[in-house]
Formats: sequence, structure tokens, C-alpha cells
Amino acid sequence: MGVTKTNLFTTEQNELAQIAKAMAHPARIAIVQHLLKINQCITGDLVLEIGLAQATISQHLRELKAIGIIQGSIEGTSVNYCINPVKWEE
Amino acid sequence: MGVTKTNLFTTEQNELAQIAKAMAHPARIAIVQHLLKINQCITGDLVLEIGLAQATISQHLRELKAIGIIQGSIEGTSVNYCINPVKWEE
DNA sequence: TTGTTTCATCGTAATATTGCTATATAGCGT
DNA sequence: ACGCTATATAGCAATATTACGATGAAACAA
Repeated sequence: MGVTKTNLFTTEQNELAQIAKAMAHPARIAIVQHLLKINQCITGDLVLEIGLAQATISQHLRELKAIGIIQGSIEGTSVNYCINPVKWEE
Repeated sequence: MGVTKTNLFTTEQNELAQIAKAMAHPARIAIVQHLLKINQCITGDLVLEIGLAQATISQHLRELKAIGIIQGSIEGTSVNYCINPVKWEE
């Protein structure tokens, strides 16, 4: 099926699984590691740092942003991403 | 594609992603939580505890065992699972 | 306005995951 | 040997994920 029966589990279990899923890809691990080291970074640098296509990086960034681990602020034509320190406690 | 380009990343990044992926499902979170609380548990109890079919639980247990988070010892006709304390450090 | 740069989104193909039923395997009691 | 119980595995259908090229949208410079 490929569909998860979320109703069988507690909210806490589902949320923990969501967070784990967000980190369940080496590209997203690499993004978070890089942001922790550099503190902030524009998308273009991440595309160069990691070897994936720009569209793919953008997709990974969206997933990380969706659960609040990172946040981005528009800066002219580029977007500056950084770790959300509040969410980075688990 | 659905295929991860693991060659672009470091061994550490791939391993962290593997561990995160193992915990990226509420059923596996629930299994680990239950084993941490009860300390050890036979498969049948987990099938009752979680509401999934026996075959599905067995599949999740195999994934957790594959990366070494849990280990099982055969005990007659049943299998007793417990957390691997060595691997449970991350 | 036109062109350029930077990023997000759409549509897609290839592959992975989830969950089930049906079936196999193994130990134990009789 | 036979049945019973407890797990594991195979095979499948439904859905999710990963990655890309093409395209859209927004800010800026000339």
C-alpha cells in the first residue's frame, strides 16, 4: 500500500516519526550539518556544496522547512537559510 | 526516480540517514518505545500492542534488527526482542 | 522594457515503502 | 507422524519518495 496507518499511533509517535523522516536522507543530513557549521547559507551555495540539481535541493529544503527545522529569509534574489534554534531541540 | 545518490555523501551522512530512516515510521517508534519500557518482549505481544498484522510487525522488526537497534533471541517457538544497548547511543 | 540571476513549482519516470494475504518454517505436545 | 502455535518470507497492490528538466515568478541592473 505504501500508506502509513497513522491512526494506530499516538501523536507523539507520529511526530517523532515525522522528524526522523525529515532526517532520513543524506542530502538533508548534509544540509543541516552545513547550516550548523556555517550558521547560514544561501540556496546556491548548497547546490554547489551537495552535487544534486537545484530543483532537487529546493525540494529537500522545503521538506526541512515544512517541519520547522530550518527557516529561510528572502534577501534580494536569493534566499538565506538557517537552522531554527527553537526546533533544534530533540 | 526514488533512488538516493549515496555516492555524493560521506559515510557518516549515509549512516546517520540510515538510522533516521529506521526510526521514520510510527510503528517502529512504538516498538522501540515499548522495548525501552518493558525491556524485552516477544513478537506476539507487539502484534497485540500495535494494531498491525503479524506479517507487517515482523517486517518492521527485521528493519530495526538490520541496523542493529534491536536484537532477538529464539525462545522455543517465540522470539524475544530487546534493545541493543551498544547501538542505542546516538 | 529586456535580460539576468536566483529560487520555487510542475510534471515525470524510476524506485522504495507500507501493509496485506497466503504460505513456509520451526518448535513443542500428543 | 500429526496438529498447534509462533514467526518469517514471498508476492502483490497502493502509495510515497527521489531526482530531473522545463517552466514560472520575483528582484535587480542596464
